[in-house]
Formats: sequence, C-alpha cells, structure tokens
Amino acid sequence: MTADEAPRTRPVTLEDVAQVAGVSRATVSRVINGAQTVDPALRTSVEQAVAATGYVPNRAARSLVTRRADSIALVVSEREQRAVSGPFVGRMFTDPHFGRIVGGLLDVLRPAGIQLLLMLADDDASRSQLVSFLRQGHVDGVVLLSSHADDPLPELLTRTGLPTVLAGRPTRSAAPIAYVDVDQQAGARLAAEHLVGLGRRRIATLSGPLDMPAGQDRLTGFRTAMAALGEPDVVAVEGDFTQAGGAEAMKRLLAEHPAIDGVFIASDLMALGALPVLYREGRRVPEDVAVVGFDDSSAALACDPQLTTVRQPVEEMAAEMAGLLLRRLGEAGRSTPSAVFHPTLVLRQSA
Amino acid sequence: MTADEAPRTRPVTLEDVAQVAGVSRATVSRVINGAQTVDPALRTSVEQAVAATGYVPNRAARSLVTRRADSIALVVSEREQRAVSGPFVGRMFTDPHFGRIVGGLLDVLRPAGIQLLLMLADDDASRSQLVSFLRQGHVDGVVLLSSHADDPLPELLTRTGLPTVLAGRPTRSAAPIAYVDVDQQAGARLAAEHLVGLGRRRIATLSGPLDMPAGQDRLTGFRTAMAALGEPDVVAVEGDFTQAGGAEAMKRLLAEHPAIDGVFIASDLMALGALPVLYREGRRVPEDVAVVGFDDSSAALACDPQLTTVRQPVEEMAAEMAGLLLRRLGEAGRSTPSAVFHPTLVLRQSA
DNA sequence: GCTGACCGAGAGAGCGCTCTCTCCACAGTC
DNA sequence: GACTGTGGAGAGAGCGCTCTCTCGGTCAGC
Repeated sequence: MTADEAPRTRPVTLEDVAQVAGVSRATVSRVINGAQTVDPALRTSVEQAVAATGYVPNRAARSLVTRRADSIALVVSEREQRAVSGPFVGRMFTDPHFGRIVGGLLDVLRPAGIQLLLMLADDDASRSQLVSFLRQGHVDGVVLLSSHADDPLPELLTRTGLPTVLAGRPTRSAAPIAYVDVDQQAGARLAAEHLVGLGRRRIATLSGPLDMPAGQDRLTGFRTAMAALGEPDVVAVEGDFTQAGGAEAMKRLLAEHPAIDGVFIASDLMALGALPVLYREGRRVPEDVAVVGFDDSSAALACDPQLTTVRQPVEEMAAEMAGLLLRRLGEAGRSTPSAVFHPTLVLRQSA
Repeated sequence: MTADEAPRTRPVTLEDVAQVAGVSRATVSRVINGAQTVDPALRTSVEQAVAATGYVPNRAARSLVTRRADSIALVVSEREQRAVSGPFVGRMFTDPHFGRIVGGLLDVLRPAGIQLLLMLADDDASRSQLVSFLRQGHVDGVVLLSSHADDPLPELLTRTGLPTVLAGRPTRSAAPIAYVDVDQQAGARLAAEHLVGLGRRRIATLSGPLDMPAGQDRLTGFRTAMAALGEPDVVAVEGDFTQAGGAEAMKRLLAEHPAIDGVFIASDLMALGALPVLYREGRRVPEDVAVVGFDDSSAALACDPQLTTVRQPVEEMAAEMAGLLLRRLGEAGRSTPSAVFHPTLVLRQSA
C-alpha cells in the first residue's frame, strides 16, 4: 500500500505533492477539489503524485479557510436525570432506535466525506456549552434526537442559524424547523384496520405519553381510524413508552376493562412489558387478545409470540435527515422541507 | 446570555478579544490556555473581554498549529455483510451495549473538551480509507469496537502509532495493544457457583462463538469452575451471541440432554431466545431449569422471568477506555496498560 | 497582423491560532 | 553607575490550505 510511505514524523502536504508533480500548490488543490479547469495531462501527473506520496488533506487547514467543518453533530438531548451513582447513561443511548439512526446517518455521511460528532446535552450547563460550541462553526449542521417534550434545544438551535433537522415532529411548531418523521396517524390506522379486520370488537389502546407528539399522534390516529370503522369509543390508557410503563398500563386496562379482545400498544417496548401481564391474567395472545405494536424494533422479535407491529423505516428516515442537511449545506439559506415516511404493517404471531 | 452578542456573520477572534482587553493576541492566548506567567490584573481584564465578546476558540486554527485534534475516534468494526436492500445497519449499532459504551466514553470525554467521532469500517475499502484518515492526525486516539475475531484493524491501528484501546481482549495478542475487558472467567465462575449452590446437578452451558475471546473465556472459565466444584464433564453447545442462535442452541441441547436442570447461557440475548424454547418443551424456569445469563443487558429484564445474570460494568469500562487514552495523550510513547474489571452476579428470578 | 476575449496555471495573501523570540522594565550585584 | 538576571508582554512567523488576482499563451475576428 503506497500510503505506508507517508512518514508519521512530518505528514505529506500539498506543497510536497506539488513538488513531486512539478506544478504549483494551487493546481494540486484544484485537482483535489475536482475543479474542471485543469489540463488532463497535469491532472494525471498530480493524481500520480498524490498516490505516490499517500497524501491526505489536512482538515484543520482546510476548514480554517473554507469555514466549513465537514462534519455534522448528532445531538442527543436527554432529560436531566443523572443517576445517583456510577456514570450517567441516558435512555436514548440504550434505545435500539439510537443505533439504527446512527447507522442510517453514516450511510449517507460517509460517502460524502462528512464526519459525525456525537454530542450529549442533559442540563442547562451542557446545553449552553453545546450551543456556543456549535455557534463557532465547528459543525456544518445538526441532527437533533430529543427524548422529551419540553426541550428548549430545538428553539436554541434554530436561533443559531445552523442547518438543523429533528428526528420526529417538534412539540411546539413555533419556529419553522425541519423534521423527519413517520406518518404516525397512518400507522395507527393500519393497526386499527388490522384489529377490526380480525373481527375484534372490544378494542382498546395503550398510548404513549400525551405530552409527546408521537404519543399524541398515534392515539389520535387510532381513534380517528376506529371511529371511521364504526367504533367511536375506544378505551385508552396512557403509558410512557417504556417496558415497565407498558406493564403498568396493561394492568390498569385489564382491571377496568377485562373483556377486551384486541389492543393497540403504541410501542413495542411497552408491548414487551404488557404481554406478561396478559399471561398472568390468564389471557392467550393472540387467541383471547390480539396485540399490535408500533416501531418494529428488536423488542417486537423478543416478544413471545412475536409481535405484529407497525414498522417505521428508521434507517431510511435517518438517511433522509442526513440528505436533507447535506442539501441545505449546498444551498445556504434554503427553506426547511420536512419529510414524512409511510409506515407499514409487519404481520407476525400476536395479531 | 452574553454569547448572543457574537455575530454569526464574523465570529469573534482572539484579535477582537485582545483589542477589547487592550492587550496583545499572545496574552489572550496565554490566558485562554491557562499559562501562569500572566499578570493577575491583565488576566482579569482578558477574562472580562472574553465574557463580553462571547469568544470561543476556533478549533481548526488551533489544531493547525498544535497538531492535535482534540477528538478521538470511536471506530465500529463490522464484518462485511451489506444487506441486499435498504441502508446498511450493523449488528453493533443495534446492540444495546453500544449505547452504554458511548455513554461511558462521553462521560469522561466531555469534561475534557474532547469530541467523539463516530466511524464505521466494514470492508477493505472503508478500512484503508479509515486508516489513512487516522494517519493524518485528524484524531488523537482511537477506541475500537470490533465485533469479529479475524479483524485486521487492531493490527492496522497499532501500526499507525496512534494511541488505541480495544473494547475486549484482542484475539491475536501479537501486537501489544491496550484493552479494557471484564474478567470473563471470573464471571463464568460466579454463574457456576450459583447454579451448583442452588443444588443443580445436571448443568450445561450455551457458549458464545469459540473464535471470539469472550466466547472462549466464558466457556473455559465455566468449565474450570465446574471442575473445581466436582463437575468435570459439563455439556457445552456453541451459540453465536444472537437471540436466534440462542434458541437454536437450546433446541440442540434439549434434544441431546433432556435431563438438564441448570444452564449457563453466555449472553442475555441468547437467553432471550432460549427461554421460549424451554417453555415449548414444557420446562418451567427456574423450577425445572435454572438459567443464568451474562451481560446484565436490557435483554435480561426483557426475559420472563427476569434473568439472573453476570453483570459487566460496561459504562465504567468505557469510561476507563477514555481515561486510558487521555492519559496516553498526556505522556506520549507510554506503555499500554490494560484494565480488567470484576463482574458481579445480579440475582433475579431465573435462577 | 493586430487586438481583445478567453482559458489555464502560478503567485501570494490570509484564515485564527500558538509559540518562539525579542524586548522592556525593574531589581539586585559589584 | 554600569552590568547582569528575571519575569512578563508583544511582535511576528508560520501551521496547510483555499481562492482571488494576475499573467502568459492561444485563438477568433476584423
């Protein structure tokens, strides 16, 4: 491999390449950056010199003059909840969703030569540190993963003027901010239609937290769809998108409405918690109670029986977030188009 | 917030601060970098000027001259296995482990003002691109998460001379490379002692892949401990650390040894797959078969009943990786001490 | 054959910072 | 009083790159 020739003592610079190729630094720079106004013969000899020297551009020097960082920040915004002992680990990082998003982002960013910076914000101090870091142009754009409804970060980021895209519809749509989301209501409708199509008549739902857009939308969508199917009065119990919350919500549901024969649970993780509660109460799934989840996360496969669930194409959505950002970098000051993806129903054993 | 005064049109530079404070650029630089040879009065006025202007140093300019990047790379090395359709998402990213590691790393890196770059390597092309990127000094150190045994990356990274630390003992310990790991054998011993202490006598194990250090060590440790407890002939069936692999391994185990009353499953994820197989074969857990897992991952809680499992302190281990790297940055050319953490047994319902 | 347009390549400034070197002021020594 | 020593501040170079400006050369048009 020719790159081995690059001595670690003094890295190869543009100047070195220029000398080897017998041209000026500027010409090498043109070749590296793909300028069209270069004589093909010179281009070839420059390319050979680059290969021979194992040259790789120095990012720092480049960003110093271009004022671009060639990197975007993945900001994970957590509610402040530092553990009493041991290092802090947010909910987001342990959520399988997170990894899928990272994968989808890198899939677009890597070919574009853009680095992904991982940043965490979980209290006022870290937030203001984050914002001042971002203001100084250390990154070209921001992908924000926010886990809670009353997050000031979308607002703060908008004010920095940095291209920003949110994962999921923001709570307060005050500031015009781009987001990528799945059509939550359509997903809930898929669940409703499937349960009704199965002949279930006493259908309830375990919703997500109603202060989160995803929680609201899935409930609204489900109720609307059920009403359209002739079932205007759907019982809903609020959960919190966690496994424990799912178990607790299912207990409440069964206590108040023991006769249900179908339930739409607004996240797979909640379903994972809710299923054992059903068994303990002597219900079989899907024979006695049909269950439809939401997300098609790994939790859906961990359930027994495996969960019929509404799939959101997380990886594609993440790729779209990256793409959206990249396009905005190209044309500064563009408007902020959002993207909404279509969910699909994945049929497994639970309904 | 004073930082609001920083105009996005032209960021505040050292020069600006110097002018406001009535000193030279060099003096401001000294204050920023905490040099001791500054008159207290000047220091104060510089600090005020920094606050007033909302100055934040330009990283690119700084790295250009210091030749430090103030960032470390988190390299995720995956076996090449691009999906036939849709974006690629590696196993590592969807593993809850990954998020815990990120959390632990950030916990140390953030206070030190060091950024975390996320990089992915999954084939020869991306590997050589990665290595040449790293060679050029774009990062100060590397944390490597490798998911497979025959990974050439540890070797490649060592040759770059960059401070590197591995998550988990490397397969080939040819090159002296630092790593952070849990004492796998001690963990397996905890499982063995617990199962035997429960009075179980027909104990088997579902091991991890035997071409991976973690797989080997857990099996060796379990067998050694069982032998010491008077049970030299432990049946072992090899799994692959996945949920599906766990189910498959358990089927084979039951087919060949239906009389078992205790089993050590070398990862929680495999246990998650194995438990339903036990139920389908009419065994109760823990009454008929006691089950001990390994990892104390979220999968342990997802199991029904919840899993008694060997806990490895992932977050602390990640923090140690970051700390180890930071220390090596300070004193270049240091030796490479590794760190091995002690596992503990977490008692839940499955054993 | 001369002028002007045009195209490709080089010269050189300068991005914001660090760091060495120089210089100044003051104190101490003979 | 001249000299040396010392601590603290400023001047200035230069990190590696991009990009504008300039300039030389070629060619079409009159």
